[in-house]
Amino acid sequence: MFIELDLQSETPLYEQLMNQLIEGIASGALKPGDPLPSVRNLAENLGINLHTVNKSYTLLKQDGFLQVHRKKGVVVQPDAMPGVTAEFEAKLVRQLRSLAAEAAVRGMTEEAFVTQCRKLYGDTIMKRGGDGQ
Amino acid sequence: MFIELDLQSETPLYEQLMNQLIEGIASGALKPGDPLPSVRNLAENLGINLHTVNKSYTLLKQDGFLQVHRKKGVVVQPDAMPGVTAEFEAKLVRQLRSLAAEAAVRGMTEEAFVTQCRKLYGDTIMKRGGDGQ
DNA sequence: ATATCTGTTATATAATATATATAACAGATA
DNA sequence: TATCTGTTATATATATTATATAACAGATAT
Repeated sequence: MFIELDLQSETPLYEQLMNQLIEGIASGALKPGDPLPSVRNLAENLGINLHTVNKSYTLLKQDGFLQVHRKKGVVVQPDAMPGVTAEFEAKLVRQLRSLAAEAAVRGMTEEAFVTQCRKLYGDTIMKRGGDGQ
Repeated sequence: MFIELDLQSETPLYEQLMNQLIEGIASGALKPGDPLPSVRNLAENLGINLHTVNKSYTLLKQDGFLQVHRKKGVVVQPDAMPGVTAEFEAKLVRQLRSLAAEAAVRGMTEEAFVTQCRKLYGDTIMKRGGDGQ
């Protein structure tokens, strides 16, 4: 798992980290049951604060993507991943609607937009079933 | 143009307003050259501050979606709408990648995801060419 | 001309979000 | 015992968001 944070980005660090961890799970780089670095360790490696990493872990735990074993520490959800909840569906619709509208106004055709969507889905899960790098 | 702001949402008011104006242009409810309410008027109608509306207008103007005529006030871009810039392309990829990854992890198939993308594109521009309500 | 409306700018304030810093706690581990 | 774990508490600094009040110059209508 290579994690790269953009300190210049307007996207909060804890959110960038959450996204990259989910992308790691999607790609197979992070498999169910895999241990994650401790909050202190990862924070030091990324050059950020312990609490920023802890916030990402805590939110991902609340969403069901991570679990905390008193023994093993933080691990990728070993059982069933969370499904398509109403909350996620709402977020998906809200964000896709904004992106689709702007794409349309900018002259992007439906096919170009849909093709881009399909490509990005395919890219993120390309490694699934492989050895996870 | 019906604009509804969610005061509970974590999405900033000025961003909600920007999104809905772009969606209005995409749907055809707002046509090139159409006048927009004054910042004071719209602010009062929405029950928010003048500067919040002004921020939305200013950002949309910077992006090329709106123009300010010293005479006509603020109007929808009457000439060519902005195209698919490198900046928009980057935003599109960044946001779609995060959404696609989470959708995949939650068990949403590529077809279900792509279908949702196509549907939302179609919905927003459905009214194009019509009388724009 | 007077009054009113326009976008725009300046200044100030309050609330919230983000990120860091330091410290401590209980449970697990070597 | 010493060290590591996630977790919680407290404090601070900065940036973002939203509001409030005021003023300016250009345009419009009475």
